[in-house]
Amino acid sequence: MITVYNTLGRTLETFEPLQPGRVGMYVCGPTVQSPPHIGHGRSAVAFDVIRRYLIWRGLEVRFVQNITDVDDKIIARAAQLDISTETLVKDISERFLTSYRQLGVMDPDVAPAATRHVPEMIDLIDRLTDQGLAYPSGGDVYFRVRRFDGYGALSGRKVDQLRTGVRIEPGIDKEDPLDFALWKGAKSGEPSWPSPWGEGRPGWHIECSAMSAKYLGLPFDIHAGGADLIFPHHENEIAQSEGASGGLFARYWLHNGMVNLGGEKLSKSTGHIIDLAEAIDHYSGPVLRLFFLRAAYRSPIEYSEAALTDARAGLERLRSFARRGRSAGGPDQEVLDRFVTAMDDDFNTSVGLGVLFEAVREGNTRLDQGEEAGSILAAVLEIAEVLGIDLGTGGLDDLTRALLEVAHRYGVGEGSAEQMMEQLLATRTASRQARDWATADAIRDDLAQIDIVIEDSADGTRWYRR
RNA sequence: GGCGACGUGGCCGAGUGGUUAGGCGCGGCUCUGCAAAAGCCGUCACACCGGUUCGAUUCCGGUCGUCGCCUCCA
Repeated sequence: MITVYNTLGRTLETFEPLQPGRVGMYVCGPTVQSPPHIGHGRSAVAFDVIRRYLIWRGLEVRFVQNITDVDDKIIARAAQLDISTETLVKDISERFLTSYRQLGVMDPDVAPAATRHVPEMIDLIDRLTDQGLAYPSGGDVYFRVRRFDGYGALSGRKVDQLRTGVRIEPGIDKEDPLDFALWKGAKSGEPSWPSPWGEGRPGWHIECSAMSAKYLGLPFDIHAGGADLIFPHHENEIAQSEGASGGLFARYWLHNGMVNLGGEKLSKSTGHIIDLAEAIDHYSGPVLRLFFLRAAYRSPIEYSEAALTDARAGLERLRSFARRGRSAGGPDQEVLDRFVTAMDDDFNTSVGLGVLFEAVREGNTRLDQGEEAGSILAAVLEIAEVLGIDLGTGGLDDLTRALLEVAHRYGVGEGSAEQMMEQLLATRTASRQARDWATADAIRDDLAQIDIVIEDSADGTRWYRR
């Protein structure tokens, strides 16, 4: 039995998909205005793990993540760079995709872009105006917040206690400062689409309402995103979708915790960010992923050098065990059961990792005692797969030239990287048997120079890339 | 000002009314040509003050502190 913490109601609930065996999942994707930061990475990993886990538990998951490719900031940034919004959007979208893949995040089943769903949004806005829940005003269209009864249910806010003053944009003709834009009339030079209200572009929230309904139907099971989206974004989505349909929008609302830096939330607008691509370059995708997974997805986490170094050491421990033996037979069921218990509890990856590390210790102990650990290893590999943690350490192909140089030093002929590696290890073993420690250590040191680590053990010499 | 989350051992980070989370680090030991890896032992904590209870880190109240949202934001 899987339980999830539902922001709507703020309780732990049993997870039961609307249609048995099938899950519809919508995750709010990025506004592709500037390259991804660490926070985007965390959110992506959090929901990727949930998706993988649900699939592993036998559910068929349809995973939709939108791309917001039109908004004020995209327009402003493109102008600033003197490029078209299309060029900017394409460039940034690719960066997101690349970084996400490096983190081991599976591609969405559907990745709808807002600009390709304008007719659907216009249709939705139309229905809202028909019902009196929205009104046109000077080329814009606004949602009447006070007209929608359930407003505030998700975020726990009451309409009257919102800080209304801050929300008034000068020169905008709203009936009520709380009202938010569904459609914005175009200013000259901006990307725009024809509509019953004139040329313009959609407001931010409406795309999610339109696209989630299109690709998942209503209601759907899981709607997810960063905790900073709860208000107003998700609240507004609910108002739009439920206002138009009269029925339920999404059943379970999941929100990941923020990534902090120096005690403060990362934020685009303040420039207080850690670039995701840079962090991946510095630590690697799997290290970052493990860092994210160590904490429960709802807890805020603190990005720090120490925490990342810590995660790197932990990953090395997992990989080191994966290198030791061969998996054999089926995975150890008891280990898997404990993992399931951990993850069924609101996808508690922190405890799940605890199970994984305990299994590693058990496996290592068995191997140390000359016992079989194949089923433990199989379980470890399976869990790592579900968590999306890559335990492989990569091939040697890109090191062929460097290896050739080392090979020459010890009279090993040219060949493929693997062949040269094999020959070098054979040479070293011969040196060790001849008690020629100087040569043996020199080979090890030279390989270490090109980031290939040598470890001697009772059952032979292993190597891996650092 | 309103709403919400949280304060755990050297660090990160789960969790629980009475029993070992886990990882990293540090010290010691075993194994080992050395190194590494691995195993074992040690480092046994729950902001503060009250209350409930046979018993609270875990429940209730208060204090202090940190963070998030209320504005674009994963």
